[in-house]
Amino acid sequence: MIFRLSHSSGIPVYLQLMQQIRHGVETGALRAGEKLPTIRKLAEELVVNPNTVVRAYRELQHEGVVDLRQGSGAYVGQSVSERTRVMAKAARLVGPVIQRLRELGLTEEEIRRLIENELAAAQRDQQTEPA
Amino acid sequence: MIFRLSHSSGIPVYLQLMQQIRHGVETGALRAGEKLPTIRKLAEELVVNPNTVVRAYRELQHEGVVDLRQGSGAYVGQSVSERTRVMAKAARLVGPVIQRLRELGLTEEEIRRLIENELAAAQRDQQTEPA
DNA sequence: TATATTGTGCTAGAAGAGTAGCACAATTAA
DNA sequence: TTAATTGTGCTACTCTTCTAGCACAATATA
Repeated sequence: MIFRLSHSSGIPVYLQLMQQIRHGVETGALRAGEKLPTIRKLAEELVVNPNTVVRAYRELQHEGVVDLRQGSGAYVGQSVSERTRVMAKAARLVGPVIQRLRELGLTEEEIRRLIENELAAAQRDQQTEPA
Repeated sequence: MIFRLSHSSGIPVYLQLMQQIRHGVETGALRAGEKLPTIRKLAEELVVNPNTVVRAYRELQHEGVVDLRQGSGAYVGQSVSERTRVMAKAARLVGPVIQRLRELGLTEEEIRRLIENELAAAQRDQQTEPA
């Protein structure tokens, strides 16, 4: 897997790393148990401080996406394989809707807001109308 | 319109204000031309610095959602009425999908990432395969 | 016109996020 | 066992973001 950092986007490096690894996992490009680059190796390759890579790996570890083994290295978590299938299904569900929203003239920001509103609304429904 | 601030959410006050005003506009609760609270009035009501309200109003002005008139006050922009209809339609489109995603077991964060991935993918398609 | 009310603009301080630096501990492999 | 490699943990610096403070300019209204 190849990592590409945008230094001008303003998005923190550790977040960019997390996104790319998660995306790799959710598309199947990274498979469960597969070895990830060493913290120092990746830091050297991307010309950032090892701690920046650590932060990305660590947070992904908390999500169960990455498995860190001291003295050994970083690996893709075992629990991701079924998640990959679910996410692929979800992507097929969402893709056309996004395209339709674009056709309606919504900008990316408007789409994001719309999602946030719907997420909040759904949560309200869950709280006020428990099945 | 009533504004509610969460001081513990960590979300900046000016962003919370922007979200609520936009949401009001997109749901039709705030109509084009309607007068919004004065900067100082709203600041006093929410117990924040007027500049915090200014920031929210100003950014919304740049988006065309708010119309600021010196010496007069703040008003809902004229361009929002047609937007409201489009957004309502979009919401009807998105709502069921969000619910389906939740049924699939996706968390809010996973849904947000999925959207981001699809937005990025759609953008790539637009660039590489222009109609 | 006069006065109050409104938005405008600039400066600064406080807090938080992000990254870097460096030493330590566990594992691996020879 | 020993040396190299790996993740771990702590501290500190820097930069950005967010909010506050205060004076100014334009408008409304009597």
